Amino acid sequence: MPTREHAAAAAAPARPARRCGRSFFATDAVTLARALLGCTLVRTLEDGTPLAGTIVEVEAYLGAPDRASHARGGRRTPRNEAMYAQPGTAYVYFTYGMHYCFNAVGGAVDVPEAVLIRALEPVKGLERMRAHRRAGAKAPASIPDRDLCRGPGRLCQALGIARAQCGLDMVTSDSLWIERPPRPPRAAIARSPRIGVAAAGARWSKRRLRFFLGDCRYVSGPTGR
DNA sequence: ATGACGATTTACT
DNA sequence: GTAAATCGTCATA
Repeated sequence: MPTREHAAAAAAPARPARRCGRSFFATDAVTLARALLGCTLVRTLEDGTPLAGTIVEVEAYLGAPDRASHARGGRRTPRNEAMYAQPGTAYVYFTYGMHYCFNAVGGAVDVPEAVLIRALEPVKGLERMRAHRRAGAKAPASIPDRDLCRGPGRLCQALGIARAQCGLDMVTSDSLWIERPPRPPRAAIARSPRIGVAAAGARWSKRRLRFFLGDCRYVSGPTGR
């Protein structure tokens, strides 16, 4: 005899656990960067409002040897401490006196590999995202959906990611995590040099450590065509 | 204590 | 295309 519980279980859509776990993050920055494309970044606001977007553009930062990384030369300071935490930690930093940037930490404890999330295709909570963007000190006159999360500073503003989110463990947090896509992204993964790192010198600024979904209109910067 | 500098965004020519 | 905005962080002294 089927019990009520059995019936409920059968009726519910088989929904596999999609949240990325520790092992997803515990790898080198390039592997993690590629794996993150097509994943969903999920943010739950303090009032319970869910926001979400598909990751479409990322950059890998390779740690101590990478002259463009905050951890270059093994630098370890109060600001970048989260880069040395366990894989799956969020590293958020403030820059240019007005913007935050969000990274997913990879590597291992004391190994500062990280992936900068540069752009999302907004999926859920667009109007709340727009309200966040409009509340900014220097908000543009109007904000099309395409510009909600196109750029590292913009997506942090749209999702309400700031200092308080730095150091969060995205494997266990109930306010910030990443989910695997139901199926791998259809678009091919394109690559290019990273953006805004010219000061790191030619050797590192020219390496193609930026990855993005080709043919995606939500990507910031040059799409190579 | 001080100064140079951003893993950016926006507005304007 | 160029330039301004704006302030925490870090290296130097």
